[in-house]
Amino acid sequence: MSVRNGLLALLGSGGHHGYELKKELEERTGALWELNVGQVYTTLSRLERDGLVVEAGTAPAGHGSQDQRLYALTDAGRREVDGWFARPRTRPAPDRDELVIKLTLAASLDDVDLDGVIDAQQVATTEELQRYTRLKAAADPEDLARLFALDAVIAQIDGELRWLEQCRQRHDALRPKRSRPRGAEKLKGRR
Amino acid sequence: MSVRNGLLALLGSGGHHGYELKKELEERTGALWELNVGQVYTTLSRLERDGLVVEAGTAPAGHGSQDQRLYALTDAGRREVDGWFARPRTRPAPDRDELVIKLTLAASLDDVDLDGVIDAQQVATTEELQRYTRLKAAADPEDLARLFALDAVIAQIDGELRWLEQCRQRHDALRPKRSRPRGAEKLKGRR
DNA sequence: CACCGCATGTAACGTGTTACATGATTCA
DNA sequence: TGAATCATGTAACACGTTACATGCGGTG
Repeated sequence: MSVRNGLLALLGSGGHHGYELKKELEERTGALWELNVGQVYTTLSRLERDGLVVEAGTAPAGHGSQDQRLYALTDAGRREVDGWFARPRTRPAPDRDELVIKLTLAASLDDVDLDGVIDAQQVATTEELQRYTRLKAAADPEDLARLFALDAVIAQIDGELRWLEQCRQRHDALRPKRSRPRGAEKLKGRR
Repeated sequence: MSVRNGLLALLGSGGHHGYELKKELEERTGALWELNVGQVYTTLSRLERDGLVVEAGTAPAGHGSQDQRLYALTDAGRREVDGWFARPRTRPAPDRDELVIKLTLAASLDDVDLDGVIDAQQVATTEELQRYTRLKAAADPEDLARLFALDAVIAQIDGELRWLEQCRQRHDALRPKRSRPRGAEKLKGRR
């Protein structure tokens, strides 16, 4: 839904063509991910099919190749965009988050080493945090979109780390006392 | 990928049939979402097609209806499960998060009221936080899966709230000074 | 000449999701 | 009798994603 809504929102401000939409969407959302151009065209045709968008003439390409095919919002499309911005995003169902599924299953299956899974994930997540923190430090302080996006990723990662720690503690707390390894760090780290 | 991997993980511990897998997956991941049974069967057939799972006989149904069709992991399936638990979940590409896209676009489009969007989202997100906090308070303290899952949702929501606040502040900071409403609190809080 | 950027699109496939159809048993 | 539970499955579609094909014009 995200790409779809993003394109609709961009089309809200004047005529655009596919190739441009790709660039705009990437830049205006912080340039953290690359959008496959093909998807723009597929999505545009789906939007057209659904009556949210119409072709509104063509324009000669600036310096090369084919004419640009311009698209514009229909009334229904305009309503859709307005609604999207007006309505808050409600967590549809507590996300079928892959990590949550993985950890909860690891906790409930006998033959899976929950501590190992948590360890591995903490290492990986910590690395990600560092990566994005560096990106944020290097970001143009005027580029609001990029800062928003990086803040979001960092907040998510941060939450993930706190959650992982919480899981470890809950798990420790429920572990039968006789096998609680107090200071037995030597046993950890295999997998 | 989540349902697929979840089913594989469950199949790692002995024979199961479709209907049971649905129940197990829901319960063992905290029962926060409901899985459409149909999806279990579709996914199972896809897993079979991919050689990760085979049918391993049938069993008479406990008290009703058709025989249960039991499924088991193949060697390849076993490898897949092990790999899934061993490999940390790497953030594929900084999520095409709908909310991030919405806010960054709202920030870059002239005819969208960024403050309004943030306001609305903060209200909605705060309500969600309360909802899940209540659920957590009511949860069985023995039900590790449910606690894990609820902690995760709450951590995500928490991060979202902090992020929203950050966005508001960044936006305020960049707003041209003449229109910065200083102490004009009376204007806030509507909607 | 080869490559890159601009520009359009199609084909094919993946997972997720809903709606629907079927049928037997148990229980109120 | 009717409803709920157990049990299996199909059809159809949504969106996202990649890989591929095509073609022009400018640059090194």
